[in-house]
Amino acid sequence: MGLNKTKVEDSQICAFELLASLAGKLLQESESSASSNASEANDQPVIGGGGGVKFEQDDDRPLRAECLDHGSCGESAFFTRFSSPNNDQKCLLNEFPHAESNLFLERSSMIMNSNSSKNGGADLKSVICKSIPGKVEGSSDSRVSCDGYVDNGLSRQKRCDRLDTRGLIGDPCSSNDPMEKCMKFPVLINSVNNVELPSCRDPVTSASIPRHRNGIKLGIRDDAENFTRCNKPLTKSKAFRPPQRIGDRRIRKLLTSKHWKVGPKLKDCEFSKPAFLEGGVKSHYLKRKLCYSRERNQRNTFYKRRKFTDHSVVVTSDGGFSSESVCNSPDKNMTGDKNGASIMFHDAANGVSSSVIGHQASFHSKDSQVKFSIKSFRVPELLIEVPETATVGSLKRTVVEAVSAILGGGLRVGVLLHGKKVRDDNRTLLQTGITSNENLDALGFSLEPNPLQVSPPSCTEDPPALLPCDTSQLILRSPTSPIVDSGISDALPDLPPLTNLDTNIESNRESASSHADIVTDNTLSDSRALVAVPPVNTEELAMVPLNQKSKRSELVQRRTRRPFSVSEVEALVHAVEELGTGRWRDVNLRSFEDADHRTYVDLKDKWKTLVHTARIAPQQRRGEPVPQELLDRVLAAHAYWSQHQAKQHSKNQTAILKITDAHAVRNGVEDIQSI
DNA sequence: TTTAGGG
DNA sequence: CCCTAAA
Repeated sequence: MGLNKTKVEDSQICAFELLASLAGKLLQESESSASSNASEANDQPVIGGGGGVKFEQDDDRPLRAECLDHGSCGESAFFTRFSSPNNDQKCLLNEFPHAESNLFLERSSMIMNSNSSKNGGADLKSVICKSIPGKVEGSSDSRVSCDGYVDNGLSRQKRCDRLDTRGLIGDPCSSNDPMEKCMKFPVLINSVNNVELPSCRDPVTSASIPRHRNGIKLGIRDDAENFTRCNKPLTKSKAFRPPQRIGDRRIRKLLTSKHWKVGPKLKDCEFSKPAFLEGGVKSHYLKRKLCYSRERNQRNTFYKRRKFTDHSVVVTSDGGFSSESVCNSPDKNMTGDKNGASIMFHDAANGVSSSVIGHQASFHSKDSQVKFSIKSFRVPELLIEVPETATVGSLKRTVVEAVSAILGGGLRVGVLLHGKKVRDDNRTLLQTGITSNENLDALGFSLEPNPLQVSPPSCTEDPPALLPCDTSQLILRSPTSPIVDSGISDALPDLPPLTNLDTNIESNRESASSHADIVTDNTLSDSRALVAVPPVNTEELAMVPLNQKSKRSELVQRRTRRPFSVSEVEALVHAVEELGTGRWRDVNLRSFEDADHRTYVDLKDKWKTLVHTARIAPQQRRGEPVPQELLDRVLAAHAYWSQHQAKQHSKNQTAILKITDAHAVRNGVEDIQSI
């Protein structure tokens, strides 16, 4: 598990930026020769093991040695090596259109194969993993070099030597294959801070070797926090915890289920329904559970885990550039070398898809016209293989082609308001609420793979459309363990079932679980398998308005919204009728065990909204209309349980009468209203 | 971890 | 949906 997870993470590390960055570097070198390197090196603050900031300039060796020994961050000869003519270069640009991201994270990694030397980066393979969790501003980035090199570019870099890695992660790094090490390396990531100088975010180092970060002033704390939060599952000590915890929970669930399934231990208050509910579907539930509970347990385990890992996913996912952030920090982007990576990316993107990238973002509201310009769109990460003989020109061309391939119809634009995707294309801007300047601040756009072109529409209403590799002509595959990551830690939303094994599950239940599990299993069994395309979810590369960033958007991605279907509402109402309010966990267990994305809190919230919905005029209601009949039941049950605490529940005639009364009353009211 | 509420 | 105080 641990390994797989780690690998997954790794795969995510690879990204577009690195390539861009590389390209940029190469260009730079070709253009300004040696000067660039020197200046850059000078400009880049290096965080040394000594606890201070060091500036490595001339000699790469010292730095390297130090980095290896202390796992410190440093900037060094990465590029030098990189540019070495003898190196066989392979740049992998991977596309991970992960979720919407309020986080603008960029990751990239570069893998170079060197046929010639055996040293350092020249070893068989040098893997450089870079993670640039940057916002538009590129405020932060971090990179980790698995084999001891790091990179990077423009900002701070972090190197992790094997020792550190191993110590923290365990043995995974024992492998001699740099690639493997890299893959096993925990992903780091992070977040977004407004730090100007990117700090080293190497999870390992940051988390366990604080001293390396002594020189960092800004965002350290945030980083640490983010790291902790996002990568919990990755740390050695905690790596296995999630599963475990989940497992426990599952077990508990299972036991509970068994109790009332198998065991006659049905307490009145526990599972028997109120007398007035006689004829319910209880038996149905029992039956179903008996039949599928076990299977589900297994399958759901992954689900749970994934759920648990959502944060990681978010962290590692790619985001888009928010027009707002771009606007606010144009200078930053253009000025700092530290943001080189980001800049490079921009450049590359511009070169590739200037059509999508605008320049000035100005929102003006005039008359009834809403005007806005899109500053830029973020291009999904791509995985590209470049021959060792490739020239800079060819590299650029390749990138352009790759991007073009995607932009040429492979993407669609999404509109986001307040960070939420506006799905109804038929609504007018006015109706949507995009009318004033204020609103424009909350407006965002996203580029997302076009599901129609990329993959078959999912049966789920959820966004998770996968982005098949075939979207573009690019070779899309993860460096080593392609799908693992997306399957396990990535998929934000449930992935559309590739195969629906859960045919037994009621239609009203989310049926997405099967897919994920399958993927996961495959991945686990053979991480090397080349999957068609990682279940990259189609979750668009969201471009969230800058305002959003100030909130929590940068830390954790909000769960994808999943409106309750009528059938779910029905199940909820029914369960509450039987169990009462205040026992949401039981409700969840009983009626939503299959829907792992519905937590008891969700159910509680839904009930709250249902009650509210039932009380307002039908015209005021939004979303998928809930049958009045259900709403009436909601009110009835609500009224009933309000008077009778779930604990006190007793199925007696009185209760029945009361509920009936409430129901009747409600109906009367409704009738009057409708008239 | 759950429950209960506010946001 | 998220976040949290309490339990």
